Amino acid sequence: MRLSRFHLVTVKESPGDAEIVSHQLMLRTGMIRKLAAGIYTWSPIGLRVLRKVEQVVREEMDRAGALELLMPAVQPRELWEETGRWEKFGGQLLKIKDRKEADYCFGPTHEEVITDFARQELQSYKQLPVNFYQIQWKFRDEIRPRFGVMRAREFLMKDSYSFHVTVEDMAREYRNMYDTYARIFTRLGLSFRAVQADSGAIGGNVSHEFHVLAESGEDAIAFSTGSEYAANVELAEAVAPATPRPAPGAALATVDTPGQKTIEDVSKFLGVPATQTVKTLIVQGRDEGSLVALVLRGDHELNEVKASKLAELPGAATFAPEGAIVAAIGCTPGSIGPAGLPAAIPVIVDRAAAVLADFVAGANVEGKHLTGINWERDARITRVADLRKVVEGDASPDGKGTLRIGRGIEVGHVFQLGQKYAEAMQATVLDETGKARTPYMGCYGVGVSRIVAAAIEQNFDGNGIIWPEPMAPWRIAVCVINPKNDEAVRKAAEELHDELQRRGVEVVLDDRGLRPGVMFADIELIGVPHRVVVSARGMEAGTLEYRARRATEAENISREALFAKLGV
RNA sequence: CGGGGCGUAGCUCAGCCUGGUAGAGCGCUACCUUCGGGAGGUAGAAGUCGCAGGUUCAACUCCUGUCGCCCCGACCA
Repeated sequence: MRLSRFHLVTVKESPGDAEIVSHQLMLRTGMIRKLAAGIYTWSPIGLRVLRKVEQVVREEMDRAGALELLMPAVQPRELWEETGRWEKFGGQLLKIKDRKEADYCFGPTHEEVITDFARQELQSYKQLPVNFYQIQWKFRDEIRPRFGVMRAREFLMKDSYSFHVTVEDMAREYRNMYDTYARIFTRLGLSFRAVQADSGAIGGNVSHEFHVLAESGEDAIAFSTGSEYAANVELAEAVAPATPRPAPGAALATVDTPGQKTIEDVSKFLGVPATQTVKTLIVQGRDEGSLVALVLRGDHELNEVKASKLAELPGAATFAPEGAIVAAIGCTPGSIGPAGLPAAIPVIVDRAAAVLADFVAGANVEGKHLTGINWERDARITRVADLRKVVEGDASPDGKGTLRIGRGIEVGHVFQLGQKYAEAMQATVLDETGKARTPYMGCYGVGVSRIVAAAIEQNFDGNGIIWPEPMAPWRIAVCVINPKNDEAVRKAAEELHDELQRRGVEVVLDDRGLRPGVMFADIELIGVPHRVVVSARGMEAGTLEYRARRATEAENISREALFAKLGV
């Protein structure tokens, strides 16, 4: 490729509304241009990168035995009525009408269409298992699209759907896809983690998300230093402390703590570490007007997802209004503690708080706290539960290593769907006894366009993008110094470009004749992994100047050494 | 959906408070000089100031409405 014939438009300044580095760099390199909120044009250079990702995904899916097909982007309402999702999908579903006023939507996902395809195509168990995939543009009318193609409304996705006679076979394919995804992200040169995800409304089903690790990630994930364990922070289990609760050593005593409301205030005032205190949160119980006390160690935070799943709560953790607390307990939230709570209030204690002895908490009297509190002796425990958010340094739930908290960008999701869609849409196959059976399904998604942004978040420096080689628009750039004034140099560069191309290297020749500084800045900005400079100076010495994108210094090498570096 | 902000040249922005008929830098075009890390000069093209009303002798500027975009939150997964 000759850059003089390519459309490359770069800019020095990035638009003020681009917040994260991938968005800024994709705009500065001209990879994408916004048409409307969350809707982008992919320019020739952007598309080159997108196609690279797409190709890796396609190769690995093919290798895993999946079959590519292509489903319509526009889907009729009737299909969505069958699964109830025309209404349930909510505002993310972009609904459109045709000239006859008939309802359609622009596909945000394709469970309905594939299940419709399956019920027509699949008649016999002999056709199973089968895994269909497509790489296609989806549209989800996000409430707040942001960060460029990271969270766009229109985005390129690889989605696949597998069909199985048995649950066991569904699980086998799930594992196959899990491994395939790991291969895809490894090949793309990304640092990632497979993370346990919420099984959601369909209980018991298994689900994993694949996250690219990056500071700017929208999801917090907890992962073990000593094993493969990783989970969404909301789901990560905080295991019970290994050490048992010590025996009581101190007598219960009341102390005046005027105006000391927060744990920080109280621990500073009394000179007691926050880890020796507990906080008591009063939330609304399942029955109208009832209250429940949730007790956590002073330095821990409530995990609302875990709390909302407690049987004593109405399905959500909602703090009780102050008035109700004063009426039931006799003091405001700053002075509440587990000792001496009314018998009607269940006391659910977090695992870490339950092993404390001689601890400090509110006295349930305004402006007073108790010291030397001990469970059973001074305060009742209705039951112990996992209530808190995990923190850095917690033991990993699988017993290996400790947890670290990081941020991730979700680029893949694998899910065992079970029979939900096949049942709703009456898809069946005949088994070996001639009986109709409802197949089990799995579904698996990869955010192809999001991967491009995620890769940049993980690979950039002050000069621009540093593409992992498999995603780079070109593998090497041949830069010519002063091609206009020096015919011999220009010819030599073209010859080198042609030779690299003959050897199967994706090469771009920067023959635009720009000043060297501008040319180098552009080539670095667009993240080409290798660069070689052809100049009069080099020709005299009989060497080429080579520099890897991540290197700080260039080196003078022979033509053969260059080919060796590229492995050609 | 609630709160906040912004729409002025291809891009980044100033001008608006205090009304008098539009500017800078970058980019773009031509020419000259320059030519190994975002060169210098000369000349030039380019904006119905998001849109629609209103106030006024006069509106980019003030008022009302509207559309678009961005941020925070809630919502959704």
